[in-house]
Amino acid sequence: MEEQADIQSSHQKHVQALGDWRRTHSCCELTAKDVGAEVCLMGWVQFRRDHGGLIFIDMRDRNGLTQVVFSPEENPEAHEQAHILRTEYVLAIKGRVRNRPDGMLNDKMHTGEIEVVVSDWKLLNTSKTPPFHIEDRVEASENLRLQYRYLDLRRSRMANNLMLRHRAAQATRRYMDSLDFLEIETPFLTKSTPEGARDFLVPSRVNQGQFYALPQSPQLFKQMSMVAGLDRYYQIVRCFRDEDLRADRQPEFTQIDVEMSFADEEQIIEMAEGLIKEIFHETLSMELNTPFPRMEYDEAIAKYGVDRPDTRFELFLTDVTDVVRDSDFRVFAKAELVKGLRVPGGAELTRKEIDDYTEFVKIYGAQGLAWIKVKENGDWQSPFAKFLSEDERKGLAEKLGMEIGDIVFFQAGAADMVNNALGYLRLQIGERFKLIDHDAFSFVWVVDFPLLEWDPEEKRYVARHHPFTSPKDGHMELLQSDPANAKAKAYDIVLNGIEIGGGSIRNHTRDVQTKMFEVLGVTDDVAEYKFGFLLQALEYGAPPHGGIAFGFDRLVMLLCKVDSIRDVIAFPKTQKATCMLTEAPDFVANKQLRELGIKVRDLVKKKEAAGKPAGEDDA
RNA sequence: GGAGCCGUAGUUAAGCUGGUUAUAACGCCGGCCUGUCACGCCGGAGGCCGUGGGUUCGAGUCCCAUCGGCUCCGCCA
Repeated sequence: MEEQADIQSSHQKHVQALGDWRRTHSCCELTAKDVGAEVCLMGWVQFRRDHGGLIFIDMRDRNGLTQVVFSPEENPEAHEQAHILRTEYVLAIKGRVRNRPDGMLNDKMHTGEIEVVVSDWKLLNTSKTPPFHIEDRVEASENLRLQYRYLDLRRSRMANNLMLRHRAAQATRRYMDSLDFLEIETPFLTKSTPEGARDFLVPSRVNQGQFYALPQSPQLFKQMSMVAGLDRYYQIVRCFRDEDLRADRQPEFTQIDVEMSFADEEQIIEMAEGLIKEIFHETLSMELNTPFPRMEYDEAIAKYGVDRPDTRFELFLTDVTDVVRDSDFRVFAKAELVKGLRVPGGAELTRKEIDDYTEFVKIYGAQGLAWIKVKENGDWQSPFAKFLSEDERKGLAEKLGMEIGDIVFFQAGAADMVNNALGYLRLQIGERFKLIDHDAFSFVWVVDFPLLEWDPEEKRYVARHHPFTSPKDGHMELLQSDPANAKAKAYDIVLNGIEIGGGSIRNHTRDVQTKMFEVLGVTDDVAEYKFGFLLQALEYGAPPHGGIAFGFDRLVMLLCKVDSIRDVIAFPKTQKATCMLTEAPDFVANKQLRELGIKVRDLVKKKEAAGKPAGEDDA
């Protein structure tokens, strides 16, 4: 290591200023038509192939690679100097574009027909040997990648992801502008309305003891923009939620947030489809067919078990509760819901695989996993079928359409658990039997969501979407008589089983909004305290309005065909919500806390435990 | 709050039922090389086996704790 540091620092003295040198091309654009041109390139050393006599350097910038050649015949001094070049050194070269010799073309490279023979060059900076190779095929641990994110982002895969993300954002702006939407910025320092996710709080220095909240979404502001008559609003905006992280969830994430006045669900869905079409055209040169199919929420739950169905493959859940209602098999008979998942050809699954699936469904609260295999001779193999009557067997076979070579998995119990467990098992089976086309983009709108959801902890109904969502026409009355069956003017757009957006038509009259709060058990006082500003706005001629928000990170993740939104976010957080580059969050000096009127218990001890220097003012 | 997987040269990994000096590839350093393209050939350096404790004559390996990364449940639209 010391040797390496020495060699790098000894090379440092060769570093030159940029001077009046200017780039003429990126490292990915020269082709045969440029032969003969005098060019100036700048970039990093990707590979060095030093033959002693000839030196080949692949120069890299964010766009790609160009081979440059240092030859003693072209400029002996420049060639001699070039022996110092190492991986990730930064250089500028001037030279002439020429064809590569016959048989020396590299068809793996975009610039593989040509090379640049160097007449003059400058070392712009040296580099330590990077902790991992800046190359797509070298898989560094994510730990290390996040620690050296600035190196990770040099890799073409990551640079390409971010460039695609940029193009998706630009396509969005162009499209929204073409439809007369205004890009309006809403505040980041706003009021905490603890409904839904946990807020990030920001202490106020000017108003000690009081806190701003970072917005979970600009929901209230975009609605008030509609009251303001701004008519059509959009924003590509950061949102914040202080909840635990997942591969597709970061504490700060980006939404394409849209709201429009005088519009119903159809207009918003049409606008949204146009946007998605435009983004796919711009980023993947793909022409999508619209309109996208729609599915009622109830159907999604019935057939897929989840409200974000992966419609890339056909494999459905079947409700068999009625068939086994009076069965001697108690587990089935007493269950709220019994469902089967028939897997054609599934009888080939081994005992080990079935055991693994049994473990898998336990994650979702299942006690076990019942199954029936249909053998070659038509007999059933099953640990539990002996408890079933002849009628029940016949009923199951018929309802599920069981055929030779199938396996059927069953789940019985509370409805949510059954749907969840079999819904996720369905995805596992889809992978196992290669039913999923990983190149497909399968969209579906899930519509007619329930307006409310029973919260067993709070023992009251809560808004499924948010409390400003409008009931479907004619469902207003159900709020009192049958709240569980009231449907909302809400819609989610699902792509390959991932929710990429959702929205609703809002309540635009004070009357309806008030009734909504009544059903939710929100008293007038509380409603006034939390949302008074919105309720008041509704009293001043609010137009009918609604909107939608897309999870931009998730959308780009799917466009890039990666499994984590961290791969499409330049500087993401770890699962513990820390930044490995800057080591945020971190302790702050007591002086800062005093200014805010905040005291943290055992601050000095905590700092010491974390190995942080206690500040001078901590004594 | 909970479950699981992972942590060994710079990197990616191997290291079996505990047993001499911890392997390999790539990278790095030195030398040679005028058509390579992940150049090649010869030589070399490089390790607190995440950290702390325990069991043992003996621990990379077994046990406990702890830190960090990832996946998931809860949570979150």
